[in-house]
Amino acid sequence: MIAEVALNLPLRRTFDYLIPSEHRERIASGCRVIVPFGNRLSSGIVVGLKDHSSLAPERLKPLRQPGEGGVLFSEELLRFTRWMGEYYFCGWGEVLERALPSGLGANIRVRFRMKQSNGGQNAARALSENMRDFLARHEEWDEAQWKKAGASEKELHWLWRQKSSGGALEVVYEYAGNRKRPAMEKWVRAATLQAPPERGRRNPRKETRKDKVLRLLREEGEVAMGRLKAVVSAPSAVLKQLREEGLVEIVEREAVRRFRGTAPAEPFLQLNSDQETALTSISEGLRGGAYRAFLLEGVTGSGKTEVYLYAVREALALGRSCLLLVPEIVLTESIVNRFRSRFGDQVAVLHSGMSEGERFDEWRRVHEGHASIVIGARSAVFAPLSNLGLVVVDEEHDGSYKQDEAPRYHGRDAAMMRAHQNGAVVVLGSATPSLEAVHNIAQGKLERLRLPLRIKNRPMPEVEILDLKSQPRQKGSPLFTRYLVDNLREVLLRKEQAMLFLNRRGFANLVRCKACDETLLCEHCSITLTYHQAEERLRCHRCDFNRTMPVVCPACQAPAMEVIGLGTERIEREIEMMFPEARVLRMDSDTLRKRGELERMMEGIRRREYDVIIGTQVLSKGHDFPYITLVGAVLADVSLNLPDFRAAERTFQLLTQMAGRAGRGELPGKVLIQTYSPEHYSLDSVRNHDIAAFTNREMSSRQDTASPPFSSQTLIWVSGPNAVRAEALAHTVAGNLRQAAQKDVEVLGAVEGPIKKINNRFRWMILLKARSIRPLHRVLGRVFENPAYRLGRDERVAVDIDPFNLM
DNA sequence: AGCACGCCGACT
DNA sequence: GTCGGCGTGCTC
Repeated sequence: MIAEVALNLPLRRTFDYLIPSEHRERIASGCRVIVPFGNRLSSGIVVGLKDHSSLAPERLKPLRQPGEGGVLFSEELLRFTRWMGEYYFCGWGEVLERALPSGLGANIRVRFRMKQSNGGQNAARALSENMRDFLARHEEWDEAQWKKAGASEKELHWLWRQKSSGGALEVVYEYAGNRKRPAMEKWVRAATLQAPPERGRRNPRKETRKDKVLRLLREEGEVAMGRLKAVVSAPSAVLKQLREEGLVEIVEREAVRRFRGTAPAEPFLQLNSDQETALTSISEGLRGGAYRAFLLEGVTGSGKTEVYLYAVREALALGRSCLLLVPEIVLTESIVNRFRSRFGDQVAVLHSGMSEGERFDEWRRVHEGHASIVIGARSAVFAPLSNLGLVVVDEEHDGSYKQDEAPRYHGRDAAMMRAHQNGAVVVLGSATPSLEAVHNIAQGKLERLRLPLRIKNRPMPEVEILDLKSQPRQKGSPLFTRYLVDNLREVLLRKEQAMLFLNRRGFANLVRCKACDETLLCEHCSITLTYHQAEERLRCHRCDFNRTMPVVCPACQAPAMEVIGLGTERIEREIEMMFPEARVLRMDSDTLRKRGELERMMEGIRRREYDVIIGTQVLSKGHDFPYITLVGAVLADVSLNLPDFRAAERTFQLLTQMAGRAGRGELPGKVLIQTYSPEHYSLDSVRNHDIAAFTNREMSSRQDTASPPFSSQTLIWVSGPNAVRAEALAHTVAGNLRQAAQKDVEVLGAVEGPIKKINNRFRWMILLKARSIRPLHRVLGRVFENPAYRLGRDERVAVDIDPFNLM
């Protein structure tokens, strides 16, 4: 028997291994296996078993051993991940590894020992006295021990150098199980079914601690030690006694690290007629048992979540499991609680804000069938649910569904494919559907469901566009129009809340010399440094470079440095200066570092502990804040001017979502948008709450320029540390692509990336455009299966299918 | 992606 | 001589 194994490598192929007979029983498709690969040990996933390999039998190596955890991937998930690797042009093994929680990753230990033969003492000459001494004392050691013994940077390097062939060291690889094990917990259980003997007790009416323990065990059969400690004080002495009497025994069990919190049970809410109609269609689909795809279109506050809840109930009743994808940032406790309050423990949560242990345990609960509803961000699309029947992708248009590194998949598109492969129903939800979704409706690939009204028929907020070129500015704070400040003052006087939105963090995004006009750039990237007032440092928003604010200009030595431009910190300061009494909260990735901070802040807003909330796009998500009556966009142009064909769409979606924050309670809301481009059609549509107008306009512009959804795109990133070589390589790759392309594929570029350099790497891009994905795959296959170019050291060519981020 | 092998210039 | 950097090709 031969196992076909996918390794976690950027290779679009698998490797065959012989299965030693002693392991035959434990190896199946979907298992992890530990295999010799080259001269090292590697881990991979068995993607198939077969009798014959295309390779001669004597060239096959036997696999070393099965990995921990049994079958990690069902046939269904193998098929799905395979599709993903093929579609997104990356390694199957890469996809498989990303599909598992990190706790299930293999832990392969690397240990070093001195080679017997080779004159190791010679090589050790380069080391310090200290480390030579270490070598004398240790026969075998690992990197951590080496470092702990005080190895310098150079000596660490030495270790790795001697490790490779010809070196003085040999390397021992050892598989040490998965990174995480299930946590163990002690349980107490009755050793016999007989009642304990009644003997000589002093006071038969009083329940002793011993009685209490035995009673609990009679009632519940077995009790977790943790619970026993809470009920009986200091139980260990009692237990010791009971054990000696042979009445109880203590066993180790796998514990589950529960994602915190349970929610009190809540009833299903009454649906309005639009929700009812939408649900009827979804239910019909579910009962039909075949793939169907819906777009549930409804403004914020129209009650989409309640429809999801009903649909999930329906799917569960049909014996099928459910997957709910949400953008990372929306995954606040409240949506999880809402599902927990209806479905209790059947809900599992998978997202990046959880600890490794929590994710590991939640994954196992799903894998073992204890949870049949999964709520999670992008990567939850790999949840090991069986018999998947319903997939919901909330906020379908959200850009955070696209992963920025390999595998560069789109969570929504992948979810649709998984639903398709499972004959499941997929529901995409959005207030501002992506153009892709709208296009799919026109193509008959999506069925449209609408929730046109806000709950309780609340009116949409009034939106005004404020032209920064002509509107009078506030004295002393010219970032704001007088009109915005006047409105803000009124809101504060009425003791209501306001939100101010700006999609840029920090204080000022430019630092410039007044004398010579020099602008400070990052040392590693070709972007300007942003001044952060709170920490009094300049920071690069692309890499982690940061420095102090220079007193004199680094170019001309003049003491004339000034900060210009704006960010959320500056808005915060100006508001505090204008309204010293106002309680101001700033929400951006700088203030949201800590885990749980988002929930705390949201709760604070709900409790009206803040009057003005300032933030980046985190503000556009979130839930009902009934006292927010004013939403201000400080500078709408930030997202409008990005070099991206989706800039208008993103701006429209962002501002519409922001507008949706205003007036969600009994009080009417107002939205003010400051901009230098008041005539832009996306802003016009935001003002009129006219999604159709925007969509139509944008659709025809996409059609004119043959942009998605009227074409398929692939972006090729070529990068390297040497500017000249990177450019030459980019042109070579572009040439190869052009050669492989026929008339049906357009090759644009290579051109320099909008950010020429990030982290000391020079970046070039090549854009491929075609009517559909097929010809693109064909060209990619031809060029990259057998490349005619050669990559130099540290040079990279990355393929991004259906790119979202063009910078 | 690693990692070995082989080629080349640089230094003791 | 041999150390170390870099290109090239392979991994069942």
